[in-house]
Amino acid sequence: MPEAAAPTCTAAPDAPAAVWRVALPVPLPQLFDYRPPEAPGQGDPVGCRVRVPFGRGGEKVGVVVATAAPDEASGALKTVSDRLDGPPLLQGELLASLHWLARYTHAPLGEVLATALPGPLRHGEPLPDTRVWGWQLTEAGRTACAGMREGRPRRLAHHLAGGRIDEDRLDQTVEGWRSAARSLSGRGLAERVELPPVRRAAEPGAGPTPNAGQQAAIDAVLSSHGTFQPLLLDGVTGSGKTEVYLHAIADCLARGRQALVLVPEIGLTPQTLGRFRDRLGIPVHALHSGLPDGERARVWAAAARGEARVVVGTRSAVFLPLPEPGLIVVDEEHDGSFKQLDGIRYHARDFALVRGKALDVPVVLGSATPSLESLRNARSGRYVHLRLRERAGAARPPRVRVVDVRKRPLDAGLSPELLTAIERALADGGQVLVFKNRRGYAPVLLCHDCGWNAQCPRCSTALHGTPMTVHAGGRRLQCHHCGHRQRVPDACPDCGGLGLQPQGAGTERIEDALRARFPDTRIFRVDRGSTQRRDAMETLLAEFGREPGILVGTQMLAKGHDLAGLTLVAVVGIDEGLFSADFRAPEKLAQLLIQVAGRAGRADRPGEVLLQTHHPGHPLLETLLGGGYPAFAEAELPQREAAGFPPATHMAMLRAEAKQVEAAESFLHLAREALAHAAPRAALELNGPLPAPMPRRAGYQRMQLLLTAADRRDLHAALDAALPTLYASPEARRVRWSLDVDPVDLY
DNA sequence: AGCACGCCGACT
DNA sequence: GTCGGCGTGCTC
Repeated sequence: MPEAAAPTCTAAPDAPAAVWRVALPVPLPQLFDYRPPEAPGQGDPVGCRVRVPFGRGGEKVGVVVATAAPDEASGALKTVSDRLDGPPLLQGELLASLHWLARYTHAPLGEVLATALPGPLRHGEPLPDTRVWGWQLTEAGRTACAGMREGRPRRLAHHLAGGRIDEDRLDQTVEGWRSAARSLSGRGLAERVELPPVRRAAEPGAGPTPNAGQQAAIDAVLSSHGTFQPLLLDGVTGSGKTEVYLHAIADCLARGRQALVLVPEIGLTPQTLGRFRDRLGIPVHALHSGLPDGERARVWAAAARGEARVVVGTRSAVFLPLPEPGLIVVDEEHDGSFKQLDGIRYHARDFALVRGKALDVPVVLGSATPSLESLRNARSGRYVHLRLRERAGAARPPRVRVVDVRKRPLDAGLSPELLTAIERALADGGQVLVFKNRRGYAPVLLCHDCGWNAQCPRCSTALHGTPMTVHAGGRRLQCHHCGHRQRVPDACPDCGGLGLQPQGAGTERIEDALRARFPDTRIFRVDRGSTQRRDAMETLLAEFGREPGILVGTQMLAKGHDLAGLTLVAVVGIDEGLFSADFRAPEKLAQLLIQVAGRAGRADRPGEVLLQTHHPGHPLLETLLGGGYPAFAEAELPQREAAGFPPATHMAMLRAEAKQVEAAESFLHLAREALAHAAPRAALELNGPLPAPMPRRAGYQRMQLLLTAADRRDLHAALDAALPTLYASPEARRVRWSLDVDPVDLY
């Protein structure tokens, strides 16, 4: 990974600079020069947000990234309307790392900076107040406490009887406390008080004693404090990686430093946060996409002020300022949700490493199924490779069995053997997870008379179809790509026949079949359709509890969440993944299978995993079953190298879409020319322009050009040289285009 | 990306 | 006679 370099700053030390160079959130590869405002404010403006006139009558908020002498500026300059920050909002390491990110993604700096800031700050609002408030009983409240009427105010009063409690804590412990507090304070029984920020643990909770492997890992992390050191914590499910994080974070706190923990999108559950809070004995700030804008800005400000000592957050938390950095953890580092798929296409794990390097702190990458990228770095010695081989506590690994379903009768894709196993598990008082990575009722609607199948009118062309998925128990068709919905026709639109049949099975259809087969069993379905609401998943899993029952779900269930009652995990429909065109498909499938299998079993009895497949002899399955994920990785890495795929090579994807294919195509042709011209002979392989895997989507024609280079520097040099041509070209105006460095999805 | 200017169709 | 289609040009 290239070095993070300091931003270019040409400020004259004495004379106030005549020009401020501003990065604005516009898709243009340049800075904009302005004259300083009437009131230029105190100190260097670099890193401060400014409000500037832009275009005709418009205003924008940008960030000053350099100052310059007037002769370096171009044309007549407008004047900054307002300086919005006294001390710079972005500075030091964070600003320098964001400069690096702009160069690495070849994105305009202004857009990168805008992506790094929470909405309110991006739009120019002041850094919010981060004072911590709590509630305490008044003298009168303490006296009245005992004799209060039953109800919420009384419950709150009793909580507060032990001393004042911060609002964050009340959110977690006392339901409806806000109205209760209003009621109490109205009667003069309780009052709101400001609390001093907590920098050190009051009373850290005790955890289990680390086993030998965990202790070795903890020691390795602790001994790298104060230096940049990536550590790959490679530990099987249940081996207690979180314990290692907790010890490392506790040590980091004890040294008076901040810790940042990145988790996948679905990994930030209340249980996870609760565990961190209980064990660390200090407020833990959470940052995720579900948080209101104001709250995200508050967490950002708390981190910037050094008040937030531990932050657990998803992808965008990698942009938090860390004035007193001590440790960065990336949990489930292989998870796809660390990569942003639109706008600035950054990878939070990779950027965390860049920041760790610039901050001189260790970066712990944890996973039971590490990405091949990270494994390769561990092998080459760039990362310290820490292995946790044993399951912590008494937990035992699950038994895995492959069920060959060739020529077996299937009911909604479920074989008799599988149904029998489910029946047995339920009879034993166990819980069952049926995993199918496809939501909806059925993936395809087929006419048995003429072969017609339902395709999306907005995404399909004559040459390339996109099947519509059958939903709502077989009554509705839906396109998973553009969201288009329509009713299932009564008769085939082509032949008029009545032979329309749903083909294949999604979670909905499996649920129906299981209900018919096990009418007296509780059956819950968990997928994006059934858990749209924010905490629907929590509620549903809480209701599932520990009683016998069946969960039917997609990969949302592969990790996170407490499912300790599962005794049987049945995996159906993995065969598509065995033969995908995507070079990453085997890795994703292996990770998914290991993660799902890891859900089975609990301390008192080992779980069972059934893999139902038409290809019991497939090398991926045999390797995985024989030697687990390490064996898979061992076999897969050389294949990637031989085929010239990442991590052995480096890729970038240039995508373009337009109403007319020709526009997208001619833009990418131009790009190909420019790139070929810029790169040394044979240093860059160009594939395309080719139709995108989903060539028509929501009325747009999509094309792509894939760039592959053995040496990352060649890739970047070619892009640096070619992009100005692209920005300046009239072709670019006629398409929507984007560049994705290190793309995850090629197909 | 926004936003304006600028020339050609179906509406009061 | 106008409202409005999106082509193209610019943003310090």
